[in-house]
Amino acid sequence: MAYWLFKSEPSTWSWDQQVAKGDAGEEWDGVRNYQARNFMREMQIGDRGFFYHSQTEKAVVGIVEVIAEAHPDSTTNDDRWECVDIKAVAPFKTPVTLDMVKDDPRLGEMVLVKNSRLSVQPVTDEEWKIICELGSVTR
DNA sequence: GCCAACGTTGGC
DNA sequence: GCCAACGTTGGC
Repeated sequence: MAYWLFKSEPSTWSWDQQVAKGDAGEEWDGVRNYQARNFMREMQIGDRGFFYHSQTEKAVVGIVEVIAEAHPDSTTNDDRWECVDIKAVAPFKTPVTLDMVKDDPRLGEMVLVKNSRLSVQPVTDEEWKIICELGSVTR
């Protein structure tokens, strides 16, 4: 199983909205970046991801699961763009802020730190474990 | 609100 | 195929 990170501005699509969708989940649409799209194409059902709030909050706030593999993005007719569906699995007891990530030398290589603009990112097993510990969530 | 970083576009 | 110009993102 692979791990990922999904980034969203809470004013556009927030963790609370994701939770409200329940097990039905929702498309992770609107991605218009090839790198991000390519990562979504690699995703498989059952993969897990962090849900990250950018801008105001700058913190990982929850865990999501991939429930549908890449398919055309329904928000555009441009067939270059695809997206997966995800559902909320568990919230973080303690949101893991960007500052916390930056302060932990073990997380210095995270894409979140190295390429903060990429909206869908891979996360290593080790990074996953550390951030879950920081956020007091069991995997 | 500003600005740096980065991706995309389009002219050549 | 290169590169300058432009737009967008996200941290501060």
